Amino acid sequence: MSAIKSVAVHILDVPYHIDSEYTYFSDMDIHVGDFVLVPFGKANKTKVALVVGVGDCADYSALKPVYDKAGDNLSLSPELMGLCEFMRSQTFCSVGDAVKRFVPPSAFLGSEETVIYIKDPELPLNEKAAEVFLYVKAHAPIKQKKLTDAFGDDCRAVLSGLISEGLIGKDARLRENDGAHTEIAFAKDDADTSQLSRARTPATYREIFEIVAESDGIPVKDIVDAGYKRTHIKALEKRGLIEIKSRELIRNHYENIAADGALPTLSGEQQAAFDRLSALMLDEKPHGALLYGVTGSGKTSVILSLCKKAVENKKSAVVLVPEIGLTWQSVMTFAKIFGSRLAIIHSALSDGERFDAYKRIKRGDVDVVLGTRSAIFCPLENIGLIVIDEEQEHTYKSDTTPKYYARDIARYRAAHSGALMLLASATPSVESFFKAKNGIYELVELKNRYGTAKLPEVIVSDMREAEHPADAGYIGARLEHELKENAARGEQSMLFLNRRGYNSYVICRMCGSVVVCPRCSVSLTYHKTKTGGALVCHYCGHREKPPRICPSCSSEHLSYGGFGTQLIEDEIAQKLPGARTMRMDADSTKGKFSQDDIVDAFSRGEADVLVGTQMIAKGHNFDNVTLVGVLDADTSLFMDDFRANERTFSLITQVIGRAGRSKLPGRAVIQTMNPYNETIRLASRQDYDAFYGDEIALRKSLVFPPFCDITTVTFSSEEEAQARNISDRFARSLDTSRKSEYADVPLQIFGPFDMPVYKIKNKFRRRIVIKHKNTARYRKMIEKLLKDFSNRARGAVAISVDINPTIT
DNA sequence: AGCACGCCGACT
DNA sequence: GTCGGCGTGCTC
Repeated sequence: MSAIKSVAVHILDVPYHIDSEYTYFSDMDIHVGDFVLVPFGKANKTKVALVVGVGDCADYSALKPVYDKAGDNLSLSPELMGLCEFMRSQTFCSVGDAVKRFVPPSAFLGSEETVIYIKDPELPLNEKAAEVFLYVKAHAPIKQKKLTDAFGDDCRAVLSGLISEGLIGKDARLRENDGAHTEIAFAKDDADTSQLSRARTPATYREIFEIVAESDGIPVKDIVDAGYKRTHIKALEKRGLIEIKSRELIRNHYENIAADGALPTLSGEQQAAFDRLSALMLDEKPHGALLYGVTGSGKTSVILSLCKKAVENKKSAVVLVPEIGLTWQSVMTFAKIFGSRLAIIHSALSDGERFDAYKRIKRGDVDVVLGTRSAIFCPLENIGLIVIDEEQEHTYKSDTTPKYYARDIARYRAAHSGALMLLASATPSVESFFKAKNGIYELVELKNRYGTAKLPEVIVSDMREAEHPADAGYIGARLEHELKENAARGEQSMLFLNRRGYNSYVICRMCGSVVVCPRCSVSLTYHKTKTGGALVCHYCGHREKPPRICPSCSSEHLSYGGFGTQLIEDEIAQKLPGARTMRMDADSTKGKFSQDDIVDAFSRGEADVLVGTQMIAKGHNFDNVTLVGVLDADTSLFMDDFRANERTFSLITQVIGRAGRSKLPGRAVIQTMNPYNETIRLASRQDYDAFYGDEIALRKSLVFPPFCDITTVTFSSEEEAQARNISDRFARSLDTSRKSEYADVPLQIFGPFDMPVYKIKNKFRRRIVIKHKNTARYRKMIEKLLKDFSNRARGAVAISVDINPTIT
């Protein structure tokens, strides 16, 4: 038996304030980064834990033992261990929450608890206890479930009695997932085929054997699918003609795609960008770069070429795209070049598919990973390039715990592998462009649209009352005119409106009250449905029948106001009779691939006008679209958020970029109530540099990121008084800290105040906002307060801390 | 989170 | 007199 060691672990699946190092003992061969199974708490519940330290141990009498150790193939590399700690300290999550990003959930199938014999009793036991004890002694180690089967559930008390007397003990084995398997049939080399020609042998036997013999191993399922009976196949195995082996099944939807696609030819400008980035990528030192290129300048071609270059130099690459950008088109572009050495990771993968991708990457069968935010955690080794496409998109920030920023994780991993982190965008975030301007990122520009495509002509259409009477609908005269021209020419149009549904609210003309959600403090949206219509809450999903009378004053005078994508569909039908319309929003794309279906149908020309939300603005290229309309450019402009301008600019730019992707010239009509607004004017001219100049000056004078960091501390509870109480006390404690122990940490506290949407799903929400510098000292202070309060709040109030949230 | 210990109201 | 309410504290 090898020496006893002490093993320091973090238990997974424990709440934040409980998460600290716990020490166990073991004689197994255990290393940092391994997963182990340990007993935890008064009830010694079996838990999975991550090993963070191993040391000598003189006295282990006060420690509990490690039950079991997971296979080495699951262990975390030193890089990922470091990343784990990085995430814990940056996002205030438990180690377990961080670990769950690295290891797919299906890797651990839970544990199997057993009872073991330790020693005989010195004093006689009572009848029942003696019976159970002798049974355990005879069968040890025995599964706990078998004991309860034999003696009934009430033997648990007897068991825990025997355990506390030290006569028997608990143990557990970790059940690991070895993945899906499939049966493959092989013909035996020494098969005695004469059996098959014997009398009364079914013809199907000969046929099955033929199929198997001709194949180089064929899945049993395929033979069954071809119409043969499973029992017949088994019979052949019994007779020693064929052999059935279980083989690991790894699903890879792209393995049969020939990796014979040619890399796109680069223009002079693209080639120059590629050369600079490639040099940064291959010099073995970490770098950050910003590829800033107007829409249609061919950023993807440069990215593809860089990935290829990385692979040629025995390095791997990760390419992150926003959820909405991971389309069939983009996947195929990569698959045609990297074939079976490509892995795709996104949120719609099943647990099994996710696990398969994980295993392929871990085994080194993958060179390039293309995926959404979570793909940044893939166990890829020797990373040379990490690309974040459409870098400014807020989907790169996780909105659930751990609230990590993919860009920060990318920076950490790039630093560890000496890789290049490449941010790409036509409208970079102000923070990233600031870093590029200040030499923290290498700035690489693409100034020209690729090929013959030109930026569209942009028309700002004034929608104020004087220009456009309210009863004339939501599509203005100018846009209507352009739509008609386009229809006459047989060219396609796209209308963008970031609001789904038909009407955005129902108001009572007598008392002025708006119909609100019973569980949230927001108005309900009217949706047209096959069954007549429904009022829907966009926050919690609540649905109800539209009321006949006002819920608060019972008057019958209800009006429907505000417009969404559904209403626009109707308005097009009215203004352009005969035009074929399609709608793409969260409601029309509920099915798994319906987004791709709509995109395909529209590219085939099955509609003249596509109306949609965000999702039509991003990624998709439609060659025949020559007109885009932005129906309400103002919505995103007046949100209570310092990034409102930035988001408006980016959105308008992206929408405009959809027009005129090919030889035909494009036009864009932007409808607004604020035609002289600076952001709208600059966006319509596609002048990012001027916009950035204005915005950075504003941020500097008002002290907003990148000139400071912002933390939000959010409190939510079904008990309104509790949310108030805890948030007030937190603010007071924070104030005390910064005046005493943490007097060296400069910060400014705002609030607590009720959140703009005060109630969601019956939970009342309060918030504190802190302006500060994101230092280790600052985070230490917040961590301490958070541990203290999450212990005190006891789950009655959920507290969530977010440093630099994307939406404030 | 879960479970144990501990101190006050309505039951055999 | 006890059974059980959930307030408070701990988890190697």
